[in-house]
Amino acid sequence: MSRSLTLAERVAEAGERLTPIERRVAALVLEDSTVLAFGTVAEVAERVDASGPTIVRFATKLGFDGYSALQQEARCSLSEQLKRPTDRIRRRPTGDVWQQARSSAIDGVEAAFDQVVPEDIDRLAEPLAATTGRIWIVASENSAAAQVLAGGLRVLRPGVHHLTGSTAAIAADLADAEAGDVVVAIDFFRYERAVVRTTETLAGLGATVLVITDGAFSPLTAAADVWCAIDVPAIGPFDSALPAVAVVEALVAEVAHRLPSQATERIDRAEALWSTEGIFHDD
Amino acid sequence: MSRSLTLAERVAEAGERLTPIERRVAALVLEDSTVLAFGTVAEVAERVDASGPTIVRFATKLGFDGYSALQQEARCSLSEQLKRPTDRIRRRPTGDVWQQARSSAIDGVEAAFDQVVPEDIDRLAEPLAATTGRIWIVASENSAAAQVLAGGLRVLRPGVHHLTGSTAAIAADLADAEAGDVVVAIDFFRYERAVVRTTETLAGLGATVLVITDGAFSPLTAAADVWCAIDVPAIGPFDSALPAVAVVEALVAEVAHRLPSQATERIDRAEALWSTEGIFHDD
DNA sequence: TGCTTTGTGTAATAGTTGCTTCATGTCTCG
DNA sequence: CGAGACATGAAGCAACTATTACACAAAGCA
Repeated sequence: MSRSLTLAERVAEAGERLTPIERRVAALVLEDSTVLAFGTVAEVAERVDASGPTIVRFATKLGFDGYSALQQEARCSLSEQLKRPTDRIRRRPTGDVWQQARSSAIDGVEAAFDQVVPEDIDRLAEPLAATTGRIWIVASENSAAAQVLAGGLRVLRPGVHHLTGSTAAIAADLADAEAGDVVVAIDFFRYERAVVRTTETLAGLGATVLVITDGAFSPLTAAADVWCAIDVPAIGPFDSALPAVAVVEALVAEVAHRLPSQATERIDRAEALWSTEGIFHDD
Repeated sequence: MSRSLTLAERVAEAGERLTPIERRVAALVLEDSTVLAFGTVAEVAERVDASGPTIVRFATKLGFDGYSALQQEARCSLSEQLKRPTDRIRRRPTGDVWQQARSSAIDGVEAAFDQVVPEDIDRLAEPLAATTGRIWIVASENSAAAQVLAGGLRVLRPGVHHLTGSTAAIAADLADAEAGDVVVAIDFFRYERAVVRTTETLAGLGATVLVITDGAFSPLTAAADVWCAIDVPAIGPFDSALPAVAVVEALVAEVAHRLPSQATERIDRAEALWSTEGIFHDD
């Protein structure tokens, strides 16, 4: 490899071999790179409540000759960082794709928060928090927003069904639907027939229909009790899921805000279950 | 006077009273402020071909107590210079749930695009575009980013496998894995054991491992050939998937950029299939 | 020429520096 | 319970630090 490793990479490489105190050192120097560039061994040691030798050992464990070598590396990378901002503008050709993706993403999210006003979120969140029936989430198969919504609501309350996969399976699920249920339909241009039909079916059963789509011409709005529209920008050749995910996350936060006790209780129980099941990497 | 003078101002103020050698010192430190921040008296002295005391006298003539005071001033101004572009990320959101969600979302996406530089995307996109083997996407069950990545890559090229669901099903899928394949692992704090294990297994089979996670301490980085870190902000009681989705969408765009002919061809064929199958709402 | 004044370097000093060695404590595993 | 591996801090050391005091040299002025 031509270029030398960055500090974060060296920390990652040392990985498991780092002791608890050394991890504190790593966390400190990754958060604030100036402490290494400017500080002495004694100063770093005091910041993490350790002794000098611990800092030196940390440096050698990262592959440096000693603290001095580590410090010089930190100073070099800091100098680089100072020079960067100017030539960051005129970058390599791939930077075009990158810059375009960056501005599309940020603009798209900002636009979404401009289009969907707090009143919209209120009207969407209210049925989701209040209903005692089931919640059906209808969207195209790989809708990231639907997944975020389903995952979030499932933690907050029971009875959340994410309709996905084959139409046959959807039909079977739908057998349980009844009036008083709430439907959240999420779909955008080239509206999928299955999403539209399922939403219409559930509307016909008397469910409250909430719709997140991309404009008044969407076939979903016809069946909607409450709907909101967000523009979908392109990132490269694809539609961006970002604005929809942003709105859905805000919606989930609002629903959680309306179900404070119930939500925290459920979260705690889920957390306890996950821990005993050993879901996570650290005990 | 509220703020202390900058170095240039102090040099100007000292003005005529500076001796010839001291002027050389002034010229050097104004041209490259890092020599003061990082260097010792002896180093600065050598750079201008003078002796130590001359440097110290220069510092006192500028109004400092000694070289140490001058150096601290240089370090402070350098720190300021470093913080400026990024400190807007750290501002604490205030206000209601909606405003908090809004600023968390936008700040999180911006921060993600600051943390993951174009070089990172290059290194991640290259194997995804170049490999002739399979692509395995490993993430927790409801990772929106993984879904976006899988959905995007599946359109661009064949052999994309999104590992999700029960561990038994994963194990069955893994039977096909071999050296030359590419793994993309996406997971964040409270790293799921299944994700870590699956990634390690695939790494052991000789696959190239790309990792998107939240820092050098992630257990995923140990097995990674290439990794990038993004911070995960909270939206309400949940972690936000937004930054990860943003990065993944940019990554997909970059891969598409590298596979122009192959990608458009596949997209056209898929489009034709969807139409004949009547997937979409309008004929 | 003498006598300051000014600019500079040399030498000495007290304090720090990073680093090594060694001893203490704290786990783990048989 | 005890043996070993391990993480950590205390003490000490050689090298270096900034700073000071002093010596020397050149220039200005009488």
